[in-house]
Amino acid sequence: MNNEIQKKYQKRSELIKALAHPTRLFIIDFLSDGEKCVCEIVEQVGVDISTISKHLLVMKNAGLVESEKRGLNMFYKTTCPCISSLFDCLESIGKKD
Amino acid sequence: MNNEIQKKYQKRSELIKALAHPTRLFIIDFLSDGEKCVCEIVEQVGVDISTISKHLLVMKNAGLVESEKRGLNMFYKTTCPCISSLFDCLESIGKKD
DNA sequence: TTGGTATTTGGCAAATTAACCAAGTAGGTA
DNA sequence: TACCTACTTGGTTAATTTGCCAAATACCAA
Repeated sequence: MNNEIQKKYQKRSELIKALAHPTRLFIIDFLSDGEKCVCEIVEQVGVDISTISKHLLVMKNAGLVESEKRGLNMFYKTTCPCISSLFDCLESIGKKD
Repeated sequence: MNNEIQKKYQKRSELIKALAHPTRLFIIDFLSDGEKCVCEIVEQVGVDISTISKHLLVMKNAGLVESEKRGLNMFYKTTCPCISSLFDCLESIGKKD
């Protein structure tokens, strides 16, 4: 793999890595019906808020979610509606077991 | 997240993790025009054959590729044609930067 | 200003992942 | 059999990821 090609797949893998965690996948699904604040996510997932905050940062850096602060709350929403169709593909692979 | 939900996203993330490496993504693309033996992949990627073999094992365990031995060679091919459309989705997210 | 709630950041320990080398296995050929 | 090629597996080390706690920051209200 030359440098150019390497860079292409590096970038692609960074995006995929940002999805590659059960909690982050859950959050993506949870955000699919509209924006949520961090505390709502924490309530659903049930881990430390600092852990959720870091997962959200990973996804934000990858461009998977966006955030907006209103008052005390930080609201997160997904950036890409195509993500759910991506999961449909993944499910179809998974079903082969 | 209850146990049931946890399990669902766990499984989904295992599949995604199996994709989440530049070398593995390259291999998936390389296999898209037909099966290849391990040495052909090694030649393209340029890392140790044992490293490639382990990447292929990861993808095989996840159900992303299948293998068949013929003579001295082990041939690998992808199991899911929908993977390339998945990448189209990912590219469209990536372009937002 | 003082205090309270929501979130992020820093730091650390445990777990996971990745790359290489060396050794083992499988199949083909002399 | 003995040897060669193709691949896999074991083992080690380095790097990355994850989760928690504690501390810092941001905003709001009394």
